[in-house]
Amino acid sequence: MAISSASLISSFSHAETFTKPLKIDTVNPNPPNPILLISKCNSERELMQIQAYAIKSHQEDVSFNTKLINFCTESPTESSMSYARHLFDAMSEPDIVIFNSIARGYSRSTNPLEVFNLFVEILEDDLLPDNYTFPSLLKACAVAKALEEGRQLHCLSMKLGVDDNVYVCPTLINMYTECEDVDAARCVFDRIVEPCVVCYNAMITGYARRNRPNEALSLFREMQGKNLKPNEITLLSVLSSCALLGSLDLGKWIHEYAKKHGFCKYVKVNTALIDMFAKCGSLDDAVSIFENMRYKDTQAWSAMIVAYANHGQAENSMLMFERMRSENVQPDEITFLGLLNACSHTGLVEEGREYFSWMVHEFGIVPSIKHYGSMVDLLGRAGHLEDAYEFIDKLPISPTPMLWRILLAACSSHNNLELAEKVSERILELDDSHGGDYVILSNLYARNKKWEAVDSLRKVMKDRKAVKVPGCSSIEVNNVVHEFFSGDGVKSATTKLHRALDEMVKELKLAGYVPDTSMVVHADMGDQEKEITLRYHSEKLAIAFGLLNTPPGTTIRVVKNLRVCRDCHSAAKLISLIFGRKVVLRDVQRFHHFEDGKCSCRDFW
DNA sequence: ATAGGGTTAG
Repeated sequence: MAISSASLISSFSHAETFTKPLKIDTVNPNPPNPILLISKCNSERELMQIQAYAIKSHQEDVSFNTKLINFCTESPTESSMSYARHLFDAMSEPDIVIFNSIARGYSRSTNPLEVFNLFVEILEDDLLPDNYTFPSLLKACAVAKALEEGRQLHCLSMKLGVDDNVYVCPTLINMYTECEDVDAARCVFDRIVEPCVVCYNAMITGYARRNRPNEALSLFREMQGKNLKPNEITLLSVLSSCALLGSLDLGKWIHEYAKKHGFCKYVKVNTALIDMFAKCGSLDDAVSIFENMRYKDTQAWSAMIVAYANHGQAENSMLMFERMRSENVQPDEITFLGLLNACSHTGLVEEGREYFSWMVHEFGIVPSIKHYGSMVDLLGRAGHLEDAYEFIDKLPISPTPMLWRILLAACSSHNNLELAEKVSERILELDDSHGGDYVILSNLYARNKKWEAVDSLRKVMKDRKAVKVPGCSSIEVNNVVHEFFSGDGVKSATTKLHRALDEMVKELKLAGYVPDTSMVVHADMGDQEKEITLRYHSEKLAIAFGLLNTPPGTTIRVVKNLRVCRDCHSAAKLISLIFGRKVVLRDVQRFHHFEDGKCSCRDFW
């Protein structure tokens, strides 16, 4: 069928911006085949020329259009997809194979959900979806986090009996986990009679990405029990689970496994190893993996930059960036996120500003909300609180509660109650369900002895049913990860661990430790009570557990789910001195290395 | 034509 050139041009939104014409040798006695020309095509304008040429030379037919559609959907842009769609609409007898090609394009485009308009049309035309239709559509739901559409597709796939197909099954699992319904994903997984490696991988990855590393690891063990061979993709997710848990022993074991089974040739596996070692507190191992890589891509460099940033070694992050540039590896948005974090963790305000401007102007990277967040942190933490406030106010996007939250944390560490109140108002306008916000403000009131304000804020918090995530610290001893929650044992401290903790605090006090009870919020508590609350903070419990259960001299590695508390930070410094132990504490945003009474963060955090 | 490393929020 013929397509008018007017409709062709209008299908490309930027058609007029292409100027360089393609040379097609039409005088040749054997004119080139339009299908072969497509593969040499570099721009949309050239594509249009080829199309016009095909029409003119009467060589356009169904197979030509199919090729053209496949070409358009290969690396989808808004206009190439709209052109593909146009070609599809013009077909007198479109089949499901061509639809699948378009659906695949949509699933990788910026507006994946648009595929559903076309999907509804083909269903009305009684075109039957097949095994290959569902993965694309489900992928679109996963990208767009469209759980409802995903569920409907799941039902439809069951009706058509393709839900247990090897291609459909993993994408169903992936769709549910990406849409944050991990339990639905698990239901799909559990219904599979004999799950293959890909299904295991989909489920393990889902758990890892949704921050459920224990379940990911338990599936990994189950898989090995069944004699299913993990592949490099399994290892990526398992390593990322080790990183989440801070489980260095298991991570080392996986490293050995990878070496033994030849998985270390994969760049991605090495990058995951760097990330795992860094997040488990062993920066040296991360560096050694990195330096032994023959080929390092953007992600590998970024992983190392982020690793140094999280360990408070901004100089090394910046050095890595220089090396990366000298080896002509292109940085991306995460590389810069790492650099900005490196600067904010060490108070390098000017350097941070420079990287930000460099990123935008030299590399054309559009700042994301995370870059803005890092800038707010950079300014706020360095004490430029008003600048940070102004920075948020002037953003081209409307600020999220998270941006204000970062500033609130900075107000808290600089004890600026006035601005903290102003910022809290901005947060609560947007989201009043986040318990942590009330706690920070109320701690500030407590520090400034405004007890009525503490009480009334606590009451508001209770009325709104805002819940604070409890502090939790974990430590791995002999391959077992032990978790401690803040306040464990406050009411009845009877175990060996609590006695050890009491002993520990006694020795700390002899060395000059004074419990900092100023931020313990309960106004009605006596000093003694406040001190006990503080003593049973999760990080102290975990460290005491480490002292008790590991040989003298061993490094104690603790992972905390929130930011480390001020009192625990000063206690940890003394512990490293008195007990002659290195303590590596990973908190929600960075590492603290305690040694000989000092911390690697130089008390800037 | 299925699963995918570095970010994920103070």
